Amino acid sequence: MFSIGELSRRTKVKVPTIRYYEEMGLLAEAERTSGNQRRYDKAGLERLSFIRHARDLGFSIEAILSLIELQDHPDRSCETATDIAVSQLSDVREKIKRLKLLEKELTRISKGCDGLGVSEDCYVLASLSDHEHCENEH
Amino acid sequence: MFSIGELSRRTKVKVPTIRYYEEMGLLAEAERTSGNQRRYDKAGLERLSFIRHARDLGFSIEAILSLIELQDHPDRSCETATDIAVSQLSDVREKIKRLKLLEKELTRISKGCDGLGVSEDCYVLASLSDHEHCENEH
DNA sequence: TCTTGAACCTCTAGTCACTAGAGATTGTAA
DNA sequence: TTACAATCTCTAGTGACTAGAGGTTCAAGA
Repeated sequence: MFSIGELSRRTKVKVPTIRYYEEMGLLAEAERTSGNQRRYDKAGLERLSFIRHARDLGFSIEAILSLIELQDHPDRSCETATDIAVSQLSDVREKIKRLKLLEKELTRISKGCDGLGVSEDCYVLASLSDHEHCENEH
Repeated sequence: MFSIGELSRRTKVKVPTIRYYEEMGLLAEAERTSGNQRRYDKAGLERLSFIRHARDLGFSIEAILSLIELQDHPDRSCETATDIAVSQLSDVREKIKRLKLLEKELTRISKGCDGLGVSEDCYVLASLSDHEHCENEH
């Protein structure tokens, strides 16, 4: 059994975040010492690692709650879990697509001023004022 | 002169968001009718278009505030504006990089279950539990 | 001119996933 | 025993809005 600080060190999840996860129902309520401090075991560590990994992958708290429920009731869990992962994947792909368009335009905008002496009118500001300049939708 | 609703229609920025931008100092306080309703002109429309475009490109409210200040004091504005745009660009590139790693792993995870009859242990859940499976850092 | 109802006003509170701080208590090593 | 780091709970703040309550104003049709 170890303290919340130790759990934090082992999982790289900050102490207040652990308490927050408990409050949100992602972590079961921890056992307590006689002095009311939380104590964790291997199971707690594993669950928190799971949560952290899922958060790193961009799953929302809500999605993780669903995944945890599936873990606890493993009948037919795989399909639903895959659905959640696939939907997360399409979110990520959507974001990448959008960011690439932004990258393109920001590159264009940033290059406008560079090296040239022309700074009477700022190209960056002009570009931002006028969406018509853009080469693609965003 | 037109109303906040009309401004909203023309810029595709929602009415409460326009009021929020005013409160944040992005938009100058609008003129008012005798009945206290906001009225806008072409200048207001242009500034809001600028803000919307910048927000679409992922600039923070704070960054936009800086850009607006530059617009209002155009001496040497171009360098600073370019700096802001370049920094925004590198943010975007960072995000793309990260998301691509996530895409890779989510693809791997999502494929695990597909088509196979093996659903005793869910591959999605197992993958999320164990970071060691991952092929790259994220 | 009057009436109706859509649009407007301000204010407060909620969203997500934490993060920060205050003030009090507990655990542990010297 | 003592010192002090770590823990506890609670409230409030972050960014960029969004939602809702409850009240007022505008403008078009009768």
